[in-house]
Amino acid sequence: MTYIQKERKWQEEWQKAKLFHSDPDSREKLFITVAYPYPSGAMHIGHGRTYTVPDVYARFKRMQGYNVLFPMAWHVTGAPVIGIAKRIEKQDPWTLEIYKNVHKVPEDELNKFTDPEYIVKYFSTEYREVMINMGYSIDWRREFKTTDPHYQKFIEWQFHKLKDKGYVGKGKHPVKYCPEDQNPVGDHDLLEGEGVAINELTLVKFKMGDDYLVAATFRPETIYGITNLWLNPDAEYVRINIDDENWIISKKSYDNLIHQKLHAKITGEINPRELIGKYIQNTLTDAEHIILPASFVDPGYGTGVVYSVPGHAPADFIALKDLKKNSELLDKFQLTHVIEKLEPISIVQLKGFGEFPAEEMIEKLGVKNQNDPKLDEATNELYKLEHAKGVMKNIPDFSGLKVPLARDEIIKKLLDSKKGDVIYDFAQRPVICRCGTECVVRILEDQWFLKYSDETWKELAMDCLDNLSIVPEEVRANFEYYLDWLHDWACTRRLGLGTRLPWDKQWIIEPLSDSTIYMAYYAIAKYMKDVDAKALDDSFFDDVFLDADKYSGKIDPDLFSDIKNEFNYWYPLNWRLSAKDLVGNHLSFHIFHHSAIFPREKWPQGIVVFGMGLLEGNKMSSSKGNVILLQDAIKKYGADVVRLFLMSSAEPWQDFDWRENEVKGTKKRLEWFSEFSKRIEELKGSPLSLKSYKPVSDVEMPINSWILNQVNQRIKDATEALEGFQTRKALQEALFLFKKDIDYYLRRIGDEINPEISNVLVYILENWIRLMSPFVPHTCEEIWKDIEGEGFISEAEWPEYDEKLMDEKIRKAEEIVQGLNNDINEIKKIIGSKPEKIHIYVAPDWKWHVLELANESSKTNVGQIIGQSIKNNLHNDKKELADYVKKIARMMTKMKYVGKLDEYSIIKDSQAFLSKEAGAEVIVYKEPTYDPQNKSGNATPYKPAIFIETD
RNA sequence: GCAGGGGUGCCCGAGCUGGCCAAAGGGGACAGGCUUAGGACCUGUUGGCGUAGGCCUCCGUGGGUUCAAAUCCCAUCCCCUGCACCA
Repeated sequence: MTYIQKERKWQEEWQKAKLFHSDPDSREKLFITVAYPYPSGAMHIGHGRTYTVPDVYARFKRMQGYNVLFPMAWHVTGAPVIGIAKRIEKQDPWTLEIYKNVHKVPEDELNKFTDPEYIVKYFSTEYREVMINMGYSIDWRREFKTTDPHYQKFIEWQFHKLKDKGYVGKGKHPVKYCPEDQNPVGDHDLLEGEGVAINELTLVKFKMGDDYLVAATFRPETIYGITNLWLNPDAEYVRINIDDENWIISKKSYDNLIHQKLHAKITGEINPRELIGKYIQNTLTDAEHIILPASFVDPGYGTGVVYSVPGHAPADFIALKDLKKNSELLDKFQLTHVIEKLEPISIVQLKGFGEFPAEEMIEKLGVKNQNDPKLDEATNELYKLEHAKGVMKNIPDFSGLKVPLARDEIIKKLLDSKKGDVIYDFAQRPVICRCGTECVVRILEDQWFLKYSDETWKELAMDCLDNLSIVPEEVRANFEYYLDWLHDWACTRRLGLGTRLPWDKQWIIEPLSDSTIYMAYYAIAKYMKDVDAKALDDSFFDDVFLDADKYSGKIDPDLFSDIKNEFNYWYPLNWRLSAKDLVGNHLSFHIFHHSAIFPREKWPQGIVVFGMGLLEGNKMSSSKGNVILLQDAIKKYGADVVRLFLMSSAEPWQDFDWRENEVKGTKKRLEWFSEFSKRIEELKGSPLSLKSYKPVSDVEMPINSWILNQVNQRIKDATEALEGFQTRKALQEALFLFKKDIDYYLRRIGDEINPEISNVLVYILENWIRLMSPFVPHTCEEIWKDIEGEGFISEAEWPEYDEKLMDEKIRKAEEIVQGLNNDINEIKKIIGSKPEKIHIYVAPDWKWHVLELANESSKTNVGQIIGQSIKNNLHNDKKELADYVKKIARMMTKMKYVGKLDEYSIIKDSQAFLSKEAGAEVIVYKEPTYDPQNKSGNATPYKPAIFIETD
């Protein structure tokens, strides 16, 4: 059988035995969930890590005796698959390429992908298959998808609850929008302009006859410093009608504005050249300002109309300067006389600058003219400075106010008096949709919000966070930051799969908002196939989840009470696992919604955050084709190798890097492990069976004591690591270091085999399989069966370390042997000739006594130790004593004193080993009866002296 | 910009409640053993020097605290991630 077939066999065995069906019983429960996947593509090794971590933890806890629930479902809510289906229908080459070659969808299946429902069905089926092939211990009876009618009832209930508590509100909201698709777009829908922010601009209306010339600005407070208006004489302008007013703006800006002012209509064209030289009236000051030409005005940004504040805006200053020099243009528009009178007006006091900061900024950066690229830098710099430190001056109501404050006041004044308005625009252009269309900012009216800004709600969420375990603890600060920062979240969409907002059916609840407390739904999901969705009214959920508002529907009372008990058994959720980029939304929402809906004792108890996946050092990304599909990895290496690699190469919250070479190394390591039992059989010369094995308590041989010490230490450390989700550390202990110990042990016992050793070997194997079982369950089942273990290893007990088998002295004793071995090696290398005999001298008793003395005194005081040694008559040769004390004074800080050891016996016992390693006869002396080069004096406790005799 | 995390030997990475740290483990490279050979496996080496187990240098950079610093403090440079309506 190939390894794949073996793995399949065990997966089937587990299923047959219903090993992972978890139902309430008398054991302590453990409920762990991981973010359910959005099945819009194939599962790659990055997903593999995400789902393997909870599986390993679930298996570990199961072996510890917990009743563990690890469920799975499909998050099919949302718009992306709709976009995908459309693009497939349009035969978009990029999309087809990705789905054919990255997600490896067969041609005949791909044809059906014009139906979004089919896409999620296809991939969720595939996901389930891959998850089973990975050996995940999921209770599949609880599987559901978020568009199931039962789940939708649950979501409706949830939103009713939130609305009742006043946490749902209504308002307007600007979004990135694709006019072609007629739908809001997220960053992942963009070809260009990812991460571009939406800025709010203030519109200021300047009266000119029956029309308004409408300028857009980030800095409405500078309205008092206006000297003129700018139009681009080479751009097209139009007159539009909007709410009984006539506005003049650029034609290009109208295309954007129409998405925010839905009733605006073009009523005529305007030639900007005809406006130049005319006057408008300042909205707030009633002053008259002339309209002037400027090439820097971008007709596509804002409204294409700009008011000029040369005192505080570098662009305006330099444009005015340019114009004054441009006699040709001035003649053309007959402006020569008026322009001479235009001088900047100072209205913001800025520390470190004089009257006109704009002028200084231009000089500082050496901006040459209005088309100089450095102009942007000057503008941004001054904008930031004046915003942060500027104070208004020389103007009526606002002098002395800080700039941001004045800005808010002036915006309010403009809006209240209808002399201004608000418009949104992108911070950068262009923003282009995947369909190729340039996006705009659109205002969504009647948008529903979840009011995360609500103070009471925030406090509840913070409270919930305070009582939450977070792995790793460092991201707690992140959570605090996000919970505080989150404001109102638009929770409904026009488009996409999902649940309709129960009280306003034109809206669909947005995917991040319908996936916040669904973990509770797992508890009841397994009953839903016997229940008509229509029977699930709000009273049902109120009764099941909140023990309130008694259920009045048609479900059989016994069944109902089972459902309710089941929920109360599993909840609260012990662990929630999710990727780290979801800290700011999904995981925070998870906290918010639980704290809003459930009583305190049902609040979540722990969160684990994942890192990202790299592929040979590069970021993994399906859309860039830089992924390895999980099913391909399984085919190539087997599920256990994939699991083992994913769990051992990085801790869950760190980024892991899939490197083919290291994966191969992992494979070899696993093979070594799975063949270990055969090696033991060979050593023993008889088949292994756990049935004939006697538990180890006392052993005679020191090396056996040592390996028992090591095994128990590894068990202890691996267990502690797993408790904290440190899969990498756990595997360092349970696999790599464990193997190192075994390698050494086997070398150390040489060819010797006796009943004690063979029993110890079985002990090692038995514990090792148990430790490795959560990580490589298939391999372990296979070995477990071979050695006649009872039942499944997946159900076997997790090993517990035995304090009695652990002893520092045992370890130290072996360290002496290892140290000798290393030192002999090193000396051999230095002297460069073959040793004949190796003489080893142990430290005399008096050295132990002095060391003990030194160890007892808190600080290493050389003089004091010598004095005490003399006083206690420890040694007669004072010079030797003093030298020795100086030596150990240095040593003391570098070693741990564990008490006196019988070095002679220790070395005697390892004599054969040392001799074999060194390739020379080894002689141990209690007393230096033969010591031609006086090496014995070098002996210190834990470090016997060596004399190598050559020739 | 704001917030969070990080810079360790050829590479990845542990260590970072100060002292068994020239620094775990893996990968790679080199040497030896085994083998007909290769592979696999095992052992050793992989900062420098050294004919005796030692010494010197070293954990982004500069300074400081301390008997003692990769580990603590200050400054500085660089890198990564998130900042929303999207799963």
